[in-house]
Amino acid sequence: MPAEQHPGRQGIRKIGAQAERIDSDLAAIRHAMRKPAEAEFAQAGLTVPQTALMRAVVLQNGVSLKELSRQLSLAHSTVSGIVDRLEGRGLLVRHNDPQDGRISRIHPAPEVKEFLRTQLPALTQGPLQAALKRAKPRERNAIEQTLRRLRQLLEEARSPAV
Amino acid sequence: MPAEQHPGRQGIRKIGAQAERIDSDLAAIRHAMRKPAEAEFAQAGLTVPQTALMRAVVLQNGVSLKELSRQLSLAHSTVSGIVDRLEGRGLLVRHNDPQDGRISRIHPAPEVKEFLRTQLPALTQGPLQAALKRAKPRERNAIEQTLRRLRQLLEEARSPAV
DNA sequence: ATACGATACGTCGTATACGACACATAATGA
DNA sequence: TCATTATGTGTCGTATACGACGTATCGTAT
Repeated sequence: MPAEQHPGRQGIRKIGAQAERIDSDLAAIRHAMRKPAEAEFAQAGLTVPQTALMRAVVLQNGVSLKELSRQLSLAHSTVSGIVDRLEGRGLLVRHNDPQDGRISRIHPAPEVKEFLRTQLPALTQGPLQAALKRAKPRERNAIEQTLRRLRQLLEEARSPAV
Repeated sequence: MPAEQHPGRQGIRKIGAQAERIDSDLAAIRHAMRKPAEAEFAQAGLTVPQTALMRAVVLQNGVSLKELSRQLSLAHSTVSGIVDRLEGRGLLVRHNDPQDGRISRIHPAPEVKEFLRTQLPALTQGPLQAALKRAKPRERNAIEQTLRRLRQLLEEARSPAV
């Protein structure tokens, strides 16, 4: 039997307790980031996911649903629903791709386009960015590195080195 | 127009870009943690939030809704809905507190109680714990420290020393 | 004792969020 | 050519998730 995994002699129990604490922190982080922090675009009546989606659409005119789904790490059906509501409000439009009939390309509505392009720098991340400003540069980098690593660890699960 | 020859100090723009990357990572982490990773209790038909709630209820028999809401970092209405469904399945029961009529104390259903108490160690966090096992102890600690710090930074915003 | 604010919970409407399924279109192979 | 497979969306059912509102109960001041 080869050498065991990384946990080594630090037992599973300890990792379990640590996982609970981390899970709790992640939940709190999610919760805190849900509110647009009274940001300027909350006044426009947009939720956080709607804002993120609008942002992506404005930056990448004519992006496909699949691509949006990938970028936002959301299921395509979820993105489809968000697009539905924004389209219903007249903030977005769907166009069929002339080359590939399967794809529906998503564009900002003409009126909104100009407005958003000028406003974009202002309506950034909100609570997260505010939090980062409170941190020291060293801390900011630690946060970014660590989250990337955790993401990597979680996504490694998919392909367990078959 | 002399573009940015010398960025000078690290301005808001840089933090904004960093915030975007972190936001993207957080979304991916959330996404990856949503799936119980084909864990043992997925077979029981429980979602991740339901599992977390059951876990809390089993460990703290007769916990109140408010307390659950606090521990899970969820709105009380959300917790109420989850309890509704679990109660509908016969996994939980609500009892009125005899001391304080406002409080409804939540207990595991008698049959489930015994079963879960023995199974609890096995059905832990799932994807998160699996990911942590893949990390070195040093990395695990870094993740915990960093997430706690980010949570703290985010929660500092709420109460400006009222 | 009674009024009144605070607290705990339930309910409602809406917006995510997912997987499963259906369908149209594209790409491939026989 | 034409069947088969793969891909991109849309839709449906269900489960979160929240804020707003209503209601019952508790604590407290009058």
